Amino acid sequence: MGHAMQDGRRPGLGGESLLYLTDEQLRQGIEAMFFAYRGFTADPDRILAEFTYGRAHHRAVHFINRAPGTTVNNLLGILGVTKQSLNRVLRSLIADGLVESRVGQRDKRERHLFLTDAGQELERKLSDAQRARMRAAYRHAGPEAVAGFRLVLEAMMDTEMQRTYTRLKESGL
Amino acid sequence: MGHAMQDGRRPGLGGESLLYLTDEQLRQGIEAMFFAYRGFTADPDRILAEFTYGRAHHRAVHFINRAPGTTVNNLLGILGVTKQSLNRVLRSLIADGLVESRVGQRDKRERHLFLTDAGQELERKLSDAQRARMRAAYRHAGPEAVAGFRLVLEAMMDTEMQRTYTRLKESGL
DNA sequence: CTTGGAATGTCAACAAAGCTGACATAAACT
DNA sequence: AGTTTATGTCAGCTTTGTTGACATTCCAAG
Repeated sequence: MGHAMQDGRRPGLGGESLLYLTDEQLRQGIEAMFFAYRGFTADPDRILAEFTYGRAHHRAVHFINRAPGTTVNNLLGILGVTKQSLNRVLRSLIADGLVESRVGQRDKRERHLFLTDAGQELERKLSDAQRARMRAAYRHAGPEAVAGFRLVLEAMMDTEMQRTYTRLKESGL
Repeated sequence: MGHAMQDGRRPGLGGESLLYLTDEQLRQGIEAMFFAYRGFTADPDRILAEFTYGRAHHRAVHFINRAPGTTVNNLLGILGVTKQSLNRVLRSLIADGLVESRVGQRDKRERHLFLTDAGQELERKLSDAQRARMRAAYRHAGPEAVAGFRLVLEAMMDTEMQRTYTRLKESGL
């Protein structure tokens, strides 16, 4: 959004503007997304394997770090899984002392989630690895490519996820 | 890697080309990738649910369509799973008459995989849905953004996946 | 030609992480 | 009060990843 309309659809190089919607181009985008997501998760996966944790744990730890004190229900909205599925992951993280669950004061049905020091350490390890790859990709592609990357990703989300994403993004300032 | 409040670059608006490597920007990219991938798979997932199939079946069908006659072993290299895992998926697709497995003539250990008519119909259904979303995102973001999107994704892949991706991409012309 | 090793694929059993259903507890609403 | 709604937990099933054991086929060395 920040990147207002400098111009309409200016073709990049050599008439790209005419063929970027062919099925072939779209299929390449689909496959790029598939292979890139593998790279995106590869480094954290390696770290998690040492702990007998999986991606589900990573996601939980990431968003608890992002929004400390969040409730289970709130986290469900972000992660898009069932509460039963999340519960299993949280139970093991709590048992291992990475996450703390505090009963709500205002509403005792709620559990507020926090990372312990050990949890923060794991989170930093995971996000350092993931950011390193993202940084390398960004550097390699350059700032304009990054802006385009973000634009396309945002347009690919469901509208509800767009709102969740934007809310998180703006809370981080 | 700390998050230093260091740099004179202010987060937020303006001067995007200077701050694209801050931890905050990288984290936004990570979250964008997470939420976008959910959107990316959402439409096929809905279709697959009608068939009691999952994403594993989608991936197999996609790449068999992309490279008809491919062997199981070749497919493994593309999908990045174990042969045992792929085998289960193939078995059900073959049992349901969506995939045909022919013993190799030159090498009888190999099985060459093809989509049946029913398999092609499912593939088209799935890829139509996925392309529609990709097309909408591309249209919304514009051709320059698409070029950037592709650049960043390619830089995010492991080098081996890059080669696989490129080989597939060029075979499609 | 035979034989031993490498390559290919299948079968079995297990683990991670999604799902639905049933349920306990706390809050909210008549 | 008592019913309904919201939140979270426990139990069991499914998909899809994993490793291990094995059958078949090919190929190359003896």
